[in-house]
Amino acid sequence: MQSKKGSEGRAITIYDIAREAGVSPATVSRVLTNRAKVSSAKKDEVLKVIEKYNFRPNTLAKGLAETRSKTIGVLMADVRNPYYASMFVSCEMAARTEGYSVILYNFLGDVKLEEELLERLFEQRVDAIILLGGHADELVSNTEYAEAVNNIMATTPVVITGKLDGTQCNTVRINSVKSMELVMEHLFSLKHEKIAVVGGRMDVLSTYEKILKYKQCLKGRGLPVDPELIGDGGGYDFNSGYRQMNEIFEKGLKPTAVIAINDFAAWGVMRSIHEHGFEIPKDITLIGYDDTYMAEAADPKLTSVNYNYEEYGKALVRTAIRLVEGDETVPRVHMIEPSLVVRDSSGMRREGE
Amino acid sequence: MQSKKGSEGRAITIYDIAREAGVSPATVSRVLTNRAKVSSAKKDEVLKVIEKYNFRPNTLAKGLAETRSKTIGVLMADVRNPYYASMFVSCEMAARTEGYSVILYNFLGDVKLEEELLERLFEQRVDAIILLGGHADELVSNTEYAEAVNNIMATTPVVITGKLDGTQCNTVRINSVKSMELVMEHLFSLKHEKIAVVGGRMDVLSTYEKILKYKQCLKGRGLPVDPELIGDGGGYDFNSGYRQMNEIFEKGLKPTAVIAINDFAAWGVMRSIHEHGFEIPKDITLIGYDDTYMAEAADPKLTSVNYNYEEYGKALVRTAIRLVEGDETVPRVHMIEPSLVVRDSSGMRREGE
DNA sequence: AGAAGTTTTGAAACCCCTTTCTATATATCG
DNA sequence: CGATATATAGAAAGGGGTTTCAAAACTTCT
Repeated sequence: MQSKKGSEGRAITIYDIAREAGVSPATVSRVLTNRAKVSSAKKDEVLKVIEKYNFRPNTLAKGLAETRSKTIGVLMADVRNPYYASMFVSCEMAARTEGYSVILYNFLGDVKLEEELLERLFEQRVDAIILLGGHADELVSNTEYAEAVNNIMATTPVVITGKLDGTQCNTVRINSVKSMELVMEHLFSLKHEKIAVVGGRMDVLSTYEKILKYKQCLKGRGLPVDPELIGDGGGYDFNSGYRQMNEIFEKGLKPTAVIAINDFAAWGVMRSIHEHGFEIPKDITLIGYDDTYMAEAADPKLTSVNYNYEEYGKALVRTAIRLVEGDETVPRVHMIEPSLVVRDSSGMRREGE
Repeated sequence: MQSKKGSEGRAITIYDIAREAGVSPATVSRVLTNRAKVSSAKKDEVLKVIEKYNFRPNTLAKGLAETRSKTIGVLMADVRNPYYASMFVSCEMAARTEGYSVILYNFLGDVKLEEELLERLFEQRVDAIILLGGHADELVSNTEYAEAVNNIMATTPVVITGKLDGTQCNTVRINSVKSMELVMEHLFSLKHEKIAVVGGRMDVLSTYEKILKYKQCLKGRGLPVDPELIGDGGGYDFNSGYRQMNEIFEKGLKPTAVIAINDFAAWGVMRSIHEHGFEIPKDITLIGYDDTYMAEAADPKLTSVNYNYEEYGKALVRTAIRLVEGDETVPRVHMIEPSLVVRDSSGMRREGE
């Protein structure tokens, strides 16, 4: 018995249920949505028939009638990146709990595609859009993109993880400043003073904030800021970490601790360190960000900044849904507090270094 | 000018467009769908008005009228697994090209959830369902699950990557037998004879097929099959590879080559090998499967079996869409041919080992 | 020019559910 | 017990497209 095929191959509808239960379609609808009282006699009868045919209301019709699709669109850079994958899974779980499903689009670093897919999600009439990464995480907002988002926001809530100047987007973001503070305090407690930062791009908000705090922390300790120890023009993958760490070594520098902008880059850093004959954490302490499975699986296990993905995804989705429901009290900015997970890649600075 | 907000906040519909263009809604629809001839005069006028209001037809209404949602549901184990993430990205791209969007559900290894989400996708009336991993990849099919799939297939095509006995699911799968043959030939050409297989579970179809072929290849060369060299009761993650490789070493065995069931497990194997003081590929050759970014980023770079994800995803999606469109000529089984990407983890067996 | 055939167009039904508005049935009260 | 208040149920009007069917507008041909 399928809900979609009736006796003549047609789908079963609430009309069929109504007829068989001897009530009106309106009553069936009321039973289904549970939004109005129905006498228990009729209700039982309707439920019996629904059960008999394993009837499920047509999502499309329901969405049309209610002018909402119970669908959230997520636009991200690349779900193959473990950070984004983790974010997605927690968003999906949170959305599912609330009765929403999630459409996922990856723009794969293609700026043109990013805008196109945003437009597409909008046209598809998802109830809300969540932007992970991309333009909405950049330090200097792209005006054109911001305008596109503004247009969309007239009808569809947009939630981001960074900032987008010129828009009133709600944002759920990580306290990057705090995250760097945690890392620096940790390193200072291990007596490190010559600390490199590797990977990332300064035009990305979170990276910018981290680097700023990194410098502040050094200055706060009366330590010098060596620009040579700050990797430049990198990215967030293995090669960025690998290449930039190599460059630092090639300059003849040898930090006692390295902060990688994420676990992926840390992996590259790790390789560079090994190739240069050093050991972690004996010679160099290494810290990552994002606390993906890579941190746990690295050799040695990597100290990393954790964001509590479950909480993060839930906050994003909850914010989106509350906006869909017209809740005016949603805070414009929701900060996720990071924590530091100390593992084997952290070590005390050795004497005389 | 947004398509959703009219002058009174109401959404613009084809009726509005029709009125302003001086034609009937039917004509607007014809222009929009391009499924029937419209005189170029009227067509131009309609397009002009559409352009003016940046009108986009309501997806829900369209779907309802056409009784299809232009949405494909993908159910997978866990998108945080790079293999699945790669599969998803290629499916998403292929679907997008065809005008479909993709709803993604992860069941995270939870059998109960897997069935629940399958049901949910069905009830949501996605046009087709693609199952990646899970029950549909198992050697011995779960009868209950197969029955659920059968019910669904009465109205919604289901495409899988393994097999599901008792159903007529179309399948797009990797030629696992061939993939093992490639690996074994490669290892034989490097003079290896003492070859271990690590990770994976024998109740998974592809793993089963690989192990079978592994044994066949050894026998074909007149080499002994040592059950101690076949990891048992493992999985597909870092720890499975790590633990099983440790066990092999603990038994006092020392293979000259190791085949890991996937790159993730290979990573664990790599760590175990290093911890036991051996070098790759000098002492031990290591081969992975799936050719994820891990293979490229590993140290040393990992030889791995590649599946051409783009082709794979495209085949899955194309199959699904052709079934949706009622194409009877879709082959029931579509094999994806693997290739071996040789990298630095492959080395010649040393003399006397 | 008029008959016959071919296109193009519009009216209306349909896809399937929700919801408002009204009518009926029941409960409450003086 | 009749009058008013309250529950419950149904009819019908959306929600916004597509499509069938029949009428209207052109072509073509004799």
